Amino acid sequence: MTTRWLSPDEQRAWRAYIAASLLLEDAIDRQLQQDAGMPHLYYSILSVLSESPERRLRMTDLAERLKITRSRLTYAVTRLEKDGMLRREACRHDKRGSIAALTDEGFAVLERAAPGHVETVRSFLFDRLSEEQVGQLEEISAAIAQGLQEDGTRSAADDVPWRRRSSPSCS
Amino acid sequence: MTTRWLSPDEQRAWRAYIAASLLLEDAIDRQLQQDAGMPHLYYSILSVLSESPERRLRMTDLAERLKITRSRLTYAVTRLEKDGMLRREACRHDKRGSIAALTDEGFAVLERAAPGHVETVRSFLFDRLSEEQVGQLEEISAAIAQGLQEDGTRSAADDVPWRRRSSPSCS
DNA sequence: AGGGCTTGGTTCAAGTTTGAAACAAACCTA
DNA sequence: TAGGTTTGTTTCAAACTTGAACCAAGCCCT
Repeated sequence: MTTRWLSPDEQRAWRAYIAASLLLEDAIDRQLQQDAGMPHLYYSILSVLSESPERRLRMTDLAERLKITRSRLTYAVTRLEKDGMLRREACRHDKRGSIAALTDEGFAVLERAAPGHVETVRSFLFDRLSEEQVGQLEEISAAIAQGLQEDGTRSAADDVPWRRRSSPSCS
Repeated sequence: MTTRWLSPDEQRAWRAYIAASLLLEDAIDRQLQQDAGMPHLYYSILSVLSESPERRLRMTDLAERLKITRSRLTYAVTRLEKDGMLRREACRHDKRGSIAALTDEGFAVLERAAPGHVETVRSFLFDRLSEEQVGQLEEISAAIAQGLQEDGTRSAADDVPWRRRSSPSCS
């Protein structure tokens, strides 16, 4: 089977998407680094914790929610703990487990940074989209995420075709 | 002015978007690392070069197209040059300039990796979206990117409001 | 109970990214 | 045309990410 290259429409969409996601993450990282002294992911960790029962969550659950690897989370949590934003606690029922618990200080930092963060997200994202587009964005994102999560079994592409042609495009 | 928090719809869209973009970039990075021995950004560098006149581009232009910092590009290009994927050349007209030129080997690597890459993008993204959604994705992305590029002047948010409330949400 | 497999988490080295600082060439402008 | 500013690129240290390897602790299974 010969490769189905991207159509011009798909090309454009793909490139626009890549550019937008790079720019957006950059902008948000910069804003949070400025105002909260931490990158977006770290802020998200605090945010997820703040909404969890008792403001605490097991490492694995946290990683799962944030869609990041456990090792990445370990590093981040270590830094955040060092900064006093959260505390690690032992898990009573499962001695292997480790629980990240938001401290009052962490919560306070979150509270202080939240308005600025929301404002940024708004001005760079939602202010630019119609209500309709917000819905579309959610659906599109959900569709993508769903395909990439299929029970964790990294299935897919068991049948990648190999061919060549003159100018490989698609960045 | 009191903070305009995200509506439930916006919340969901935002979170879905974050999750999707993380998962997608991860999947693509893994695929390219596997099949081409380099992360997505590095592949994109080669790809952009391959489509440029004479398969060469000045560093600044390359950085501009890829929406990354010059310093990030310098690092990447250094690695790619070490691997023989491209060569740095002096710029005749402007002695400050440095030009990245795709080598034949680089082009060959690109050619070999392209089908697998396209297949991945297709299976994780376009196969999951309707034709309509592809169009929507492009428009949404373009709108976002546009707002973040306004002539390079990192304007925006000169009027961030500061307030607090009970549970700061929005990851 | 005694393996052996799985799960939860961390560790480590290698690779990458960031942002500020350093340099050098080009471009004014008085 | 000397001196100051801007532009193009690299450098450097610190922070972050990756993936494989490791260590326990739980979970079977006999």
